[in-house]
Order: sequence, then C-alpha cells, then structure tokens
Amino acid sequence: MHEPTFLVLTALAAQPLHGYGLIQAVAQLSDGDVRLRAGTLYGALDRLTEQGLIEIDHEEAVDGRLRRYYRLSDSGAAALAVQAERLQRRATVAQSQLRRRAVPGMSFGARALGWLPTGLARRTALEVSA
Amino acid sequence: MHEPTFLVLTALAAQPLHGYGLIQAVAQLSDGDVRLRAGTLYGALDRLTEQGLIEIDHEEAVDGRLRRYYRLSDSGAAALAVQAERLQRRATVAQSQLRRRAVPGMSFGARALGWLPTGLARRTALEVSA
DNA sequence: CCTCGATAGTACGGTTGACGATATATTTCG
DNA sequence: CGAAATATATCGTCAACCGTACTATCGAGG
Repeated sequence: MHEPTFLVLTALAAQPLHGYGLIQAVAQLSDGDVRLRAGTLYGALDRLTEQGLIEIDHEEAVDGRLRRYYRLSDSGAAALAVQAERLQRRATVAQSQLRRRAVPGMSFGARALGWLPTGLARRTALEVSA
Repeated sequence: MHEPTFLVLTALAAQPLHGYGLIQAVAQLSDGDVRLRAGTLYGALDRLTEQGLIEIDHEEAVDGRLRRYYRLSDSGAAALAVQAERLQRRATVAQSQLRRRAVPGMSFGARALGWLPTGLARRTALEVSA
C-alpha cells in the first residue's frame, strides 16, 4: 500500500468524509507534505471501494452538487491497523540499522556477524584478517 | 519511496552488501514478508546509484562470478533517516485516528474528552456547551 | 553421472498505482 | 464581473515493482 492510499484510510478512520474533505484531511494529517490530486484520490477511492476497504456512507445533493461520503469498513480498519504496525516496524528497524552505521569505534566483527549469509561471513572474516 | 527501496537502504545502512546478500538481508529485516525479486532489486540498485543514495563499494570475482558490493552514501543515510521518521509519524497518526473510531457506544463528549486531564476537560466541556 | 538447490547477476515484458493536466459546474467574496 | 474555493471526473503518462526466464558455478544427493 502506498502513502496516498494509506492516508486516505487514515483520514476515514475517524469519520466519513467526501472527496474534497479528504484532500484537506490528508494534507492536515501529513503535516502538509501530501497534497492529493484529484486523479490520485478518485482512483484510490474506486480501488478501495472495489477491495471492500471503504464503503459509500451516503450521498448528499447540496445546491445541485453531489457530495459522496465514504466510510472505513471493518476490514478497512483492520487493514489500516496492520499496515500501521508494519510501518512502525520498518521505521524501527531502519533506525536501528542506522545506529550500527554511525559508531566508528565498533569492531567490524561485532557489527556484521549474526545475520550475514553463511559462508560470506567466513570469507569476509578471512579477508579482514588477511 | 516504496517499501522494497526503503528496505534496500535499510540493509545497506549497517554494511556494504552485494545483490544476493541484499535479497537475504531484506527478507530477514522484514521478518520474511518482503522477498525481493531480481527485477526489483537490480532496478532499485541502478536507480539509487543514479540518485546518489548508494555507491559501488567494490567488485569481487569469486569463482568466476562477479560480486558487486554497494554501500550507503552519506546522502543515502540522511534520506533513510528522514524516511524512517516519516513512517513513524504516519504510523502514529493512523493509530491515533483508529482509536477515535473504535468505540461505538461512546458519546461525542466522552470520545473527545476521554483522554484529557480533568481540569482541561472541564474547560473544553464549557466551550462545547457554549 | 546427473539433477537439484543455493549462489549470483542480467534482461524483458506486464501491471499497478500515483501523478499532472484538464474539463465541468456552482457558490462566495471582493 | 472575475477570481478563488468547492466538488467530481477522465485521460495519458510514468515510476516502481513483479514474474519469469536465461546464464553460470558449485556441492549434495539420488
């Protein structure tokens, strides 16, 4: 799932919204760094509806203009929760890897071993000692 | 930036790796749920090199097979850090939005004020009644 | 001996999803 | 009267990812 899609679900988690409202909600929730384009939004809305992650809540005609409100379905809420946890894990892992990088006084062996492909670890150790 | 790309940078943050090593490192770092395909990997590697986020560390010929090691550049490390923070924020926002949703029997006031310190909650309640 | 799986890289075609541009229509405000 | 905000929709394009297949070496097992 990409960022725009994720943010659409995030916005709909709190309450039903219509297209234009979503554009603003997403901008707000992302601190202004994701500004949904119409093409992205309505594409995502159609796709998510088809996937059953969101549903049409109701339609309203205000002054001849249609407002179509979407709401998050139960399976959409579940999907969002799973996805949020996933992002959390990815962020944590990346930060922990970055910490391994910075520290200059750390020995290579202590840093690298443990998850290196077998054989490669042995080879590398030999290279270092050579 | 998509997940595979993000995980490639994450894997390279700790130490230089070659293509095949990256496939395994990414699988491990993602708890097995992202298994990079050759097409994805080498496409990403070329793209990231062009963008200056990674660099070729060195090349090795082992048994007639080429091993090309890549390392994370300084700007790549910066980009990864920024991206990781971004994911963290997205995850947090999504989880907070989901919390607002769940409880259906909760009144508006109780939902909105539930987490506020008592004194502040009374203030807000007055504002609402006004 | 020969196949299978792991290691290692390259090439190509297809699909998805996001994006920019554009069209349309109404209300509100200066 | 025109600009900006509100509101939905469509089109073509492109980046990124995916599957698959091809090349190649090596060790293990049948």
